[in-house]
Amino acid sequence: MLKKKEIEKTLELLEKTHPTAHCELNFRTPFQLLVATMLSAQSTDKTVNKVTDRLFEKYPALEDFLKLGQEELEQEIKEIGLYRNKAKNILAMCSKLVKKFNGEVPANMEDLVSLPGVGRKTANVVLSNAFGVPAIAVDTHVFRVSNRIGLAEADNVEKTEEQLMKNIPREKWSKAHHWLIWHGRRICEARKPKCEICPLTEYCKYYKSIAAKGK
DNA sequence: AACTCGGGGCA
DNA sequence: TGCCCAGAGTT
Repeated sequence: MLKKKEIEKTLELLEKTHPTAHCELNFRTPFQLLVATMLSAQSTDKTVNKVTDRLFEKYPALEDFLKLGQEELEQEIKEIGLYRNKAKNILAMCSKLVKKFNGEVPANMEDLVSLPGVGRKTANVVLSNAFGVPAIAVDTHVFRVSNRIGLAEADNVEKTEEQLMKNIPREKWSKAHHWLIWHGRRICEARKPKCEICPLTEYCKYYKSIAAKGK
């Protein structure tokens, strides 16, 4: 794990590298972001946006989703993989929003993860991007990148989230979350990381391990 | 901890 | 054509 000074420098470099990093899902309300994030699991935001642009045009809000049947929603989101599970979870989530939360998307972790199909990752995305609550959603990119570059040193998502919150100043959580995702998608890719254009190699253990192997 | 869901984008 | 994708629930 990086030392305090190295962490500060790393965060600076990440910001400089991805100054415009932001949530790339299209949404207008917390409810829409919740649905879009649920759809984004194991899928690409490009595909999700194509579907949600059309979906939210026809069904913009919770009350509209309540009229949707399982098969009907499945057809609407069929271009996205895992569509049966997702349709089922979204409808169950909508039902619970009405029954338990007065039709409003809750703005806290505990209530969000009580919703069907909503885990910590999805909850953090909604808290951060829809409610302005400082949060770090540890998805595959955040996990991979933060552990590679030494912002975390953990073998699971929970520890990674814990360490990131400790290592990153609270006011930077939401931005850092997007820096790490953008870095993971554009430079620190899973299979073929572009270390030759990465500005973080100075402290990066992963880079050093690759360099040591001569590749 | 391993398994399942899954069509579309992209090399 | 084959591999991978802003995860979560179940076993």
